[in-house]
Amino acid sequence: MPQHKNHNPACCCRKIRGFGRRITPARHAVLDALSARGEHLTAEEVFKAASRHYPDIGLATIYRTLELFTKFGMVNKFDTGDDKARYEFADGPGAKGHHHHLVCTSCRRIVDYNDFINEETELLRRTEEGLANKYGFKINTHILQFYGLCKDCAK
Amino acid sequence: MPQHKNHNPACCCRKIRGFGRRITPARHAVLDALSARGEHLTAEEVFKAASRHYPDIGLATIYRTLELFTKFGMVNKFDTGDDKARYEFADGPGAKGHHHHLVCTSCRRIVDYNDFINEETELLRRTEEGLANKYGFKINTHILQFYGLCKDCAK
DNA sequence: ATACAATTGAGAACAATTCTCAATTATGCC
DNA sequence: GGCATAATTGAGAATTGTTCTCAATTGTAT
Ligand SMILES: [Zn+2]
Ligand SMILES: [Zn+2]
Ligand SMILES: [Zn+2]
Ligand SMILES: [Zn+2]
Repeated sequence: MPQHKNHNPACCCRKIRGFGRRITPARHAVLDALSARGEHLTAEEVFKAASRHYPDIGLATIYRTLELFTKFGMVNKFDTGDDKARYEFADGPGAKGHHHHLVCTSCRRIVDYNDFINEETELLRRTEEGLANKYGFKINTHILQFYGLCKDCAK
Repeated sequence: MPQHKNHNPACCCRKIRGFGRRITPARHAVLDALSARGEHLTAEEVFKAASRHYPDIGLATIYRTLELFTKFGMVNKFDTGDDKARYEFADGPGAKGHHHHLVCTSCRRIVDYNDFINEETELLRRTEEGLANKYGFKINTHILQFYGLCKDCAK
């Protein structure tokens, strides 16, 4: 039976149900793992975290669940240049709202920043509009990331 | 012996030599493949293109060479959400200069755009500066991409 | 409680990329 | 031009992250 550890069960469950899907312990475990720390976890890391509370969970289920939640907009999937996908909680209480990332290419530390976000958002909105018109695209998302070395890694 | 097909051999060769590396037919073939079309090729596509002029080339060499050129800043490596890396000629005659991408998530068409680039560049520069100060990062690059559906794929 | 479809875990399969290693080759020096 | 030497290569094996397959289990509507 579900444990409702860290995420808001009412909200998440309602959403899952809303898409005609079932509530299962595996899905709770994944939501808990992601919402617990608000970090940017790889599938493997979600697997380890979820296994702690629900030892029978399988890695394939982790991937399937993350894919499902991403499709529902409950989770953001992104990439930071190594070749593992990362996931973060995107929606509901505990989520961080739209933001961009600052990534250390050495230790893979990821900083969520909100500085300049208003200015950025405004420019991106205008750019999006202009590109949509000029190139006939229906634009859905964007990704903006800065790469560099964090203080520790810069020596 | 090198064929100097499409890229500027003087420029590229000087650069490779400058890093203490050797000029080889395989490296020429990769440069030719990339500079020929100015497109955003996967390793497999570079392999096919390079094989046409130099049939003995191996896929491992393609990967090694692309990695090397990326390290030298002669090539940009990036990702568009499927899980193949893409490469484009970044430097020397025929290169396109710094730009951002508009990506169709259905057919993977990639548009290089330069519209708004000045405004973008200016904001990104300021953001970079602010982030570097606030979070103690030494920032090297950024990536900005818009994702959506191109005219054809939007039906 | 029952029936049915959705979901699951385990492991096999897959695809992109990297590694290993012996054979080849570009380069600097004579 | 040859020679020596270390860099580079091709082929295939190995690795890694992710997806697929399938029989067994489980959530949900009735
Ligand atoms: Zn770091
Ligand atoms: Zn984040
Ligand atoms: Zn398209
Ligand atoms: Zn481009």
